[in-house]
Amino acid sequence: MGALPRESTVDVLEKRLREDILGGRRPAGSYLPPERELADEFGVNRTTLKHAFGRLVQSGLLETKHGVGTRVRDFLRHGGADLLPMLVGHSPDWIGEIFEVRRSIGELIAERAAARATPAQTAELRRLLAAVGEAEGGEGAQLADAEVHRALARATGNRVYVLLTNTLFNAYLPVRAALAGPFADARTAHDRLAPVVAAVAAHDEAAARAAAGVYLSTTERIMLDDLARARRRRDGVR
Amino acid sequence: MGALPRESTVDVLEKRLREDILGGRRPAGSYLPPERELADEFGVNRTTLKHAFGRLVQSGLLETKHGVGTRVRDFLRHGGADLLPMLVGHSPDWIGEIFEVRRSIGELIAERAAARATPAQTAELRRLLAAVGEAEGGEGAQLADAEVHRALARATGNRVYVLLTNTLFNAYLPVRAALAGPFADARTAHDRLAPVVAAVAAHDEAAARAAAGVYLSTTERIMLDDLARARRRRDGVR
DNA sequence: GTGGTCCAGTGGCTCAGCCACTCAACCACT
DNA sequence: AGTGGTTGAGTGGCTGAGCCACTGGACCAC
Repeated sequence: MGALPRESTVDVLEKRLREDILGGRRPAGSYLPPERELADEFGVNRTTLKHAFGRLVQSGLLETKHGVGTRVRDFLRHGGADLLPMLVGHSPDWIGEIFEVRRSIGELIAERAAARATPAQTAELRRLLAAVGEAEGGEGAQLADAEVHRALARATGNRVYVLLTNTLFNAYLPVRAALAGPFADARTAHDRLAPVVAAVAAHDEAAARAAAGVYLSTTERIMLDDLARARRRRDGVR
Repeated sequence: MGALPRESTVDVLEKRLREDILGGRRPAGSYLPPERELADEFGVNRTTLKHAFGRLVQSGLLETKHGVGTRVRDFLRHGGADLLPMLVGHSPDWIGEIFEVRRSIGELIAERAAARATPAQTAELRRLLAAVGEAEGGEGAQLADAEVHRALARATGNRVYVLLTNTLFNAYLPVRAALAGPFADARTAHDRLAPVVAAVAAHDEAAARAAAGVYLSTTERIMLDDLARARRRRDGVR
């Protein structure tokens, strides 16, 4: 894989500010100190701080007004789904809620894909499914699995589902390694996913929805168990 | 309302670059000119350009690598649902696809809300619904309507639905004024939405899903008609 | 070939400073 | 008193110049 990107100053700064906000140490509605002052506190240049501010503004966590100041926003009120990755990293409560939505939307996507997939798309689905079974190692199977889900989203013919799928995948990113359980054995992963692809290829909407439901709840259970185990282990060490 | 925010240099720059990318003038995979050069082209400072870059990177439209350059990414591959507002502004095709997803997810939310809403939440829903009927003017009814949908999302007990609702609302923002049709008469808007709230309050999941489906497809039809009419009018003038 | 070194080109970050905007206090006039 | 204009301190927006850190290809010594 390679290409591990170092963390830049702005990355660190952004993370720090974000933690302060999500952790409630900078309550919604309150004003941050002036940029000059805050930059001094963090020991960075004002320009650098502004780059971090820019990102948080775009995320919907901050709001700056020229001549007035920078205020913390209520992210549950204004924030979009792109906040999920940082929320997952900040508090584990979110992952369960994401799973529930993933399941509902996954069923929806499978149903729509069954209704509308073109022959070329079903062929691609079969090809990508086969790649899951032949993947090397758990990480390979996990990535191959993700490709199948992307293709399913494309097969709905609705690009919004593609973007939603991206958003949900991004949400898993911070904990991806901990969620590799369902993909430990490539063959098993393949067999679990196969019914979904088969039902979509057969244009059987109800079966596709049902198969997706089974697939998602099965993998979900394994992942949540893994997370719970990891948490127990970590707490035991403490 | 007030508070019209002027467009800053960075805003303009971001918009310009985004249009170039979404319009295909900067194809995915291609490298942008070096920052120093591009800043000269636009007649802005390199720091300012970097602020615009920062936003586009966060959106998933660009990717910068230290020592190498800045490359355009394939947003359908990497972009999240937060791209929707800019996509709607760029091409009208998206709005139909968004409507379809809004309808499916809206049904889902109504069903879940019916299953899980607390007494306090149903009371709030009734209060917000009443506010729709009493709103002044189309814009007021539209905003009040949005508040009901936010409350429905909260009533699912799953905060991811809240964020998804925000994302979809944000997607409408660029064309909000053109979609005020269903809310021209506050009383009608109220009566159309009432069955959804009633079914949720009665904890009748199936009825809530059905009522939401009716509500969403009705308002959707009105909005799409309005858009088509506006387009015809505009094209007629041309 | 193989490995190491160098260097031009790129983005990351800093610095000092001016500009533009907001708001509240104040003042002048009615 | 009330109204409306002015001012100034404080804030974020933006600039220009410059150094640092990283990458990758060209080149060289072996």
